Amino acid sequence: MQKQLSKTYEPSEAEARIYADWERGGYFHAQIDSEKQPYTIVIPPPNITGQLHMGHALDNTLQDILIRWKRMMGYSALWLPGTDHASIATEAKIVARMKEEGLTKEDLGREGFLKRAWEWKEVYGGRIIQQLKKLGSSCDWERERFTLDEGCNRAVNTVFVRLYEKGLIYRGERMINWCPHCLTSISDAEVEYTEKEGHFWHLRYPFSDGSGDIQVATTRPETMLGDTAVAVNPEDERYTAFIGKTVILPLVGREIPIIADSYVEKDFGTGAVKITPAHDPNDFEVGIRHGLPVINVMTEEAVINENGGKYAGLSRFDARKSVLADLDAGGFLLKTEPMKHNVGVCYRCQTVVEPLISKQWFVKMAPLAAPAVEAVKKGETRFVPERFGKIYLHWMENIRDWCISRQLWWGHRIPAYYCGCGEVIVSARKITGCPKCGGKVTRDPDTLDTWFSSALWPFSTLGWPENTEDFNYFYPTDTLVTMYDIIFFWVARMIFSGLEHTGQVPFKTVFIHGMMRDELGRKMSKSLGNGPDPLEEIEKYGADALRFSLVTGNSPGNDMRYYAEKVEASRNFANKLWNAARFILMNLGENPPPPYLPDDLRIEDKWVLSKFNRVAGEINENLEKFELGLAVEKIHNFAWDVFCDWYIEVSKTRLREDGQAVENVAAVLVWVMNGIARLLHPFMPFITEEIWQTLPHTGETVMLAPYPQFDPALDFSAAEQNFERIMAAIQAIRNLRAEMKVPPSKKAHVTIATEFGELFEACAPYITRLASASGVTVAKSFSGEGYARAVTPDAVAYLPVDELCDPAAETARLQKELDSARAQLATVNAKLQNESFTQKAPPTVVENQRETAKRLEQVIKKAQEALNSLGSSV
RNA sequence: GGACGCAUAGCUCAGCUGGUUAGAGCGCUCGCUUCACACGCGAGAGGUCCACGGUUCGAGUCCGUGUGUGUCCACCA
Repeated sequence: MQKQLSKTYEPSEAEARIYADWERGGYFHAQIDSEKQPYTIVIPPPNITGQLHMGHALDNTLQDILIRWKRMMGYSALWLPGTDHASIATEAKIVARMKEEGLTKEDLGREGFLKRAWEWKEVYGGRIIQQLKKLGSSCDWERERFTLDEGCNRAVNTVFVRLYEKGLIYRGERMINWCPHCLTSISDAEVEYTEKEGHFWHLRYPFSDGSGDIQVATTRPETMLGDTAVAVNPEDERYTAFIGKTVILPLVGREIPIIADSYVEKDFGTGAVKITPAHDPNDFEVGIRHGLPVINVMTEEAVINENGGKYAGLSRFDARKSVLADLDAGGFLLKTEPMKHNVGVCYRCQTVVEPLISKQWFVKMAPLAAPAVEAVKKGETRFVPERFGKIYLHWMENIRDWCISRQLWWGHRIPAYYCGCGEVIVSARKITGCPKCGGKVTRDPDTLDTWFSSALWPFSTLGWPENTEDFNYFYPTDTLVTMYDIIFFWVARMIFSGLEHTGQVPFKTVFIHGMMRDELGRKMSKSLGNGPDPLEEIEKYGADALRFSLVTGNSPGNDMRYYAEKVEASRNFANKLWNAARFILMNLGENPPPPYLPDDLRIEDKWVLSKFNRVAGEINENLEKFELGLAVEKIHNFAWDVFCDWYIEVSKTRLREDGQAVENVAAVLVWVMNGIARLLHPFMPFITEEIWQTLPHTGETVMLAPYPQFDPALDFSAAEQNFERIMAAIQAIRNLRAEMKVPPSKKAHVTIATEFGELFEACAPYITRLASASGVTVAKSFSGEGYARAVTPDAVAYLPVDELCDPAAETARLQKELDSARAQLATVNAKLQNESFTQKAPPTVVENQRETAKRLEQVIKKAQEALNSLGSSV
């Protein structure tokens, strides 16, 4: 049965249908198969609150390309999907929604709130999954997971208990980063530093004995309410006499000491620093070293508390103004200078974080980081591009303990219980009574950092801590595909977690891509509204076009701009393929042609097969090296420039011949088109399936068809070279005609003088067709009087000159060609005459240059002859 | 204060371990209803590969310095 294809490809109609067929066929499902090698990718789980954006589109396109390629290579390829509960982000959204209804978390209580959160998950968790499907993602949906599901919870509890028992998780009172908006602690990694215009205020603290004062400088004057010392550098001669003295803290009246600590830099500010142990990480350390009192002057909302005296109740920023005004009034403010300084903000809500002392749970990092450093140094896990490995190592080598407890409800609850007797019980199973005294225990109200559960994602999703078949077969995973912004948050933590809990790295390669930016190079953001919606683009151009445009020109680790024009170009390419397939289909008889007969292959058949073969080999190499941008460019060039522009054009002549010639050319057309469909399938999954299904094929789906590989039997370099002689002649004739402004409708009889008589004779019909000739005569030589000449290294084509051709222009044209060839030859000869070149350069390179020289000499000879005969004829 | 990326055609970008006449897409110019495709066909124009120095027979590619630009890390109050 022959199927007729419409003139333009309609992706919106085809994609949904094809995706449904794939799902129905179960092709996404990876089977455990001891005959096959596994290839595993776990998805970076998108947030349940999220909507698909261009960054997701890129990330998932890259993953899908790799997984589809490996699947076609015969691997048991598993792409394991899922979503992330994203504790802070999700909780914040739910709280905001509740606020619109006039509700607070406390109104609902923990149970009620969690019920709402799970409802939210049900509504929105599925949304992004549907969007991933629109992109064509071939995830194994039967294995879909959620970071807060039961299995992940089991893994989290197991890990927590295990680390606790090893002493790698501890609870303690430390200075942590606190977000006064999210009302939770956050880790160091979750603080972003932004440079802000601030001030440097110089203050005067009078000595208690009235003998003068000492000047300090600060960017946060409101914290002076909690000052418990002034520190100077012990080496600083200006101040050595004052060490041990005390000052009276202005506005507060507290007597505080002047201490010496080498942390203070002599040359910065005034050389004397006010010390607020409760509100600055450095001051905290200084406080410990000197046994200073810690006076917390702020609430969790960053409002001055009762320790702040008259300023109690003011926000930290209002308190700053008020304190400054009072200091100024009291003559304590000496100088105000503008200063740029780094301010830490919460990565979720951009609120300025407040360093606070608080009792939290921590992961002790040093013992976990050491093997994670080693693994990357030894190359057990490799970063692509490599430079990100250095960034990872630098971070890992300087890591500090990880604050993992969060004062949130949406997340994995910390499996720790406290008894009135002072006993702390950490248990994966719920407990009710204290094992020591039998008293009632209360569970820690806090939850864990979202990234604590994502850190386990590569193995928790495969069934760990159970010793499952999936885990044994698919772990460690192969490739992790993600953007550079979450190397610390996620990648690093997966690596040390994998090593600690499974004894193996969680993945062999980390493939890092850049950020999608808008057409002006700006970051895409919701507030700017500059991020095109991938779903709209898919609707408009098709998922294939979007995917293709996202990998074209993409190089690992580099950012990329989004251009609708680029997607349009990709859409045009898809349409080009569509029409190539249409052309083939229109020319097939009732029955599919039998495979081509190798002995009957003509030169152009060998040419196209050889080209295809080489490109297939190269593309596999590129994919192996994660050079997806290069791979996609090669397929594009082959399909368009080689196959469509030349082979199909040549085939048109042959399809009008009889018998075996037709069958064979049809067979080659089908073979190559089928090959293109397979080669391109990972990049453009939908249209390639549609084309593959329409043309003769074996198998159910192109998804499971073998990926083209280099085949030595298809390497016809001699034929390639010969057909290129023909192509060169055709191009030269076209060029000549264009310069003479001859319209294509005006055919001319072409005479070709060449040494390759047999070759040109055989290809004469193609030359006739592709060079707009009325006919072709091949000769050993030709006098050429009154003719224009198209010169190639192997032939001179003569076109009859009529009134359209200006002999003077023709002379100039030939002269130009001659000059250019001579100039090139001069540089090549210079190289060849250079002895150090011929001696030191690799033989192949020298040989190359020799051939180039030969070719150029030919051109010069031919052009010279042509010029001479033209001269004689004018 | 460290570390890193980028600087190549009008625009956006490729260019792997040094050797091609430096490429692509878009844009531009000229010509074309050539029986798959105007989402097309054919022919073109357009580049001191940021600057300077070095290594080499040979550098867009490697090294150094500088300029511009971007990012990450870092406790200078």
